[in-house]
Amino acid sequence: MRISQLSHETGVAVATLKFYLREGLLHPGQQTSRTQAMYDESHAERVRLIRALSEAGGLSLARVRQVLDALDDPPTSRHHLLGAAQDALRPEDAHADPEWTAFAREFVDQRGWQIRDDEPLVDLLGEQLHAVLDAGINLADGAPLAAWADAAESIAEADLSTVPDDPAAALRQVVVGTVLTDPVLATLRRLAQQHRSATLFESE
Amino acid sequence: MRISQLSHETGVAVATLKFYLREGLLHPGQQTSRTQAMYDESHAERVRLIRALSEAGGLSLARVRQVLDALDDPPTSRHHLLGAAQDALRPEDAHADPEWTAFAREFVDQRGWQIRDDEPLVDLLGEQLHAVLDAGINLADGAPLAAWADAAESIAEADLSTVPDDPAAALRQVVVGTVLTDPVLATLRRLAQQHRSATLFESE
DNA sequence: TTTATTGGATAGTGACACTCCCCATTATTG
DNA sequence: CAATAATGGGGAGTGTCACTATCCAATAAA
Repeated sequence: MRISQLSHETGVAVATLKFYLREGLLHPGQQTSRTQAMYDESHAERVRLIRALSEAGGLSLARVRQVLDALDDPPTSRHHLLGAAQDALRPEDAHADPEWTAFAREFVDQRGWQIRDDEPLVDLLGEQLHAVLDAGINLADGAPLAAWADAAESIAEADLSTVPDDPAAALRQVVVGTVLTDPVLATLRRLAQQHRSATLFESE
Repeated sequence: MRISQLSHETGVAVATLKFYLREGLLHPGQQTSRTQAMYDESHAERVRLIRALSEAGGLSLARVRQVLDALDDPPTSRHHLLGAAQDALRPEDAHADPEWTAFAREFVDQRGWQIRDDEPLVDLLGEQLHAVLDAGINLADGAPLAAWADAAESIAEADLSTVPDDPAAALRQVVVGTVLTDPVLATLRRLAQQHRSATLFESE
């Protein structure tokens, strides 16, 4: 198909497709002459993926590029899956405060989670908990944190239980799934809050 | 304290504080003369809240303003808490597709969640699920969705179990807590995935 | 009295994700 | 075969966002 057709199929403006081509987010079509190229289903799929990651997943195009690159270079076994997946989504490490990193590390260890020593997600968790406490939210008794971690464990279990055998497909599912379903979880949380609140505070 | 002191206390540049004042995110200080005003702890707290919501919570300043306005006008009972809290965080409703809204509604109803008929979060959920399925993620057997909802319920329970009696404090905790802990949950999810993956795919 | 700081206002910055326009070349259509 | 349309390539422009810089006259502090 030609670019206008690709635009039609995906609902993305031709100018934007050209932009994606220029930026290397979309692989070039097959040239049929100096001013013409053909695109196929792989292009349409890629465009839909770009839009899903950036719109629904809220990723910047720079991050989308990272994810795409990672997906193009899948691991050889599912054992290396998470490494590859999380490389793709790795946070750019900010100014990690050692004190809070240590706090997060201790929590993770106490949970019995086997996490690499230099895992940047631990720094990130430290920063995030710092922000939460700084904003005056009480986590003192640790109960909510433990409840969240329990919930995270069951979610992770569900995430991994349906992973396909093929490493490339597995990678795609984990990466894209995680990005796109984080917002779903946030929404479910709010809905569940509403439901609980209705029964809990009915009397007031 | 004067503005430079406020800047020092919060780590936010004077120019930025002036910007927040202009934008109405920060309430004016007490004028002591035509070119001087005094700020107090309430200003420092507000500034920290703005930074927490926008940096850690990823909210735009427009959204921060909404949240702040809502916090300044707390409900009278905890029964109206969630309404007020979620008004503050209400998504701007996009182009809701009725088909997907219905799908989301059906899921919510089947769960036995009591959610208002016109709740925009249901539209949002529909859109998000649409995006997930469009991206080729398989939810067909419904298992992951059910697992997420279970997790969301326990999280919501933890969220609401520690809510203070005072409506203003309760509102603050629910709103700020939700905004700031969504990213924490996402991080915990990734860490839990890593832990699970280590044991699950060890042999490969 | 000199120097620094303040509130107030206007304008400028850099990142981001497009969007517009131009051109010389093909393709397509009548 | 001629007129019209579409294409690839590329530069420049747009609008939004969250600041940041600069200027000013008016205090405040040393």
